Amino acid sequence: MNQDNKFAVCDCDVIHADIVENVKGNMPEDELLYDLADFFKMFSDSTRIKILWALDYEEMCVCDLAVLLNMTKSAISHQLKTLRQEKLVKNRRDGKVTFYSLQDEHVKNLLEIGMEHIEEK
Amino acid sequence: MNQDNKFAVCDCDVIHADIVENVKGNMPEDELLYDLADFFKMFSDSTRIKILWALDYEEMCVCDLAVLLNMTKSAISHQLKTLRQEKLVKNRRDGKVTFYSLQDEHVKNLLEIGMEHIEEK
DNA sequence: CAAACAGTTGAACAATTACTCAATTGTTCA
DNA sequence: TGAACAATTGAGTAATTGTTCAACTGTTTG
Repeated sequence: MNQDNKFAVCDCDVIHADIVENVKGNMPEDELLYDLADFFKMFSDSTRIKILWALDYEEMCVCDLAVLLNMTKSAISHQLKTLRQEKLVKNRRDGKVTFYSLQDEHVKNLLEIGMEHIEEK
Repeated sequence: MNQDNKFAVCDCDVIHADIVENVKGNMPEDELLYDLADFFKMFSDSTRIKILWALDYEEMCVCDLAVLLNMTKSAISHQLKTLRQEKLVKNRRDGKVTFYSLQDEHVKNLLEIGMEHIEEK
């Protein structure tokens, strides 16, 4: 174990080696944790939360969302792109208009858990 | 309604005014949505996710976390401070050592929902 | 075909953020 | 008391990110 920590960046001794080893064994792969962070990043901005909240209510086009949030179509479109990349929303085109809707059934659930935390604080 | 949108930043006409009005009526206060975003921000960084994951397993001190994540105590301490401010972790002091543990029972639940989304992608 | 409009895109900019580094606090213990 | 060490803190820095702006694509309709 000393060898494991030979090149450690950390500037301290191991205090509870047994605990550290146990947790290390159960920790998911780094790549998975990055993906998790990217997923939650989608909820870390109030604009995106508003978009998700709105789409949970009903499918909407970019113009509707721009009016609702009093923002430019461009700003909304950029956010929708990242939400699409994270597979949180999907779109369908009907003539000139592109309708966006939720692609993940967890969204409402997550927002509610978040709300609970806020209220308890 | 025209008056409401008189000073609108958005560069387009209202397409589905009825939907927009309905959603606008149901949308939570801005301040609440900012708080929600701040809450989810805690999960939007892989370092913080690792810390939360580890603490979900067992309470740990700053040194343990630094060794586990191969980071400096300082970096860990900074992150623990923000997690404390958002009431996601709490600490207790025992001599020289400060033990951190989860303060919110939703953490595991949230991480699991996140995992589900990743797997479905 | 051309005007009108929904939507997208990329570059630029300002704000935020995660980590480093050095200094400091607080506790133990010899 | 003073050395040792866990932990915190604030300033500084590099990287990331949300929005703006201007140009562009794609579809409809006169």
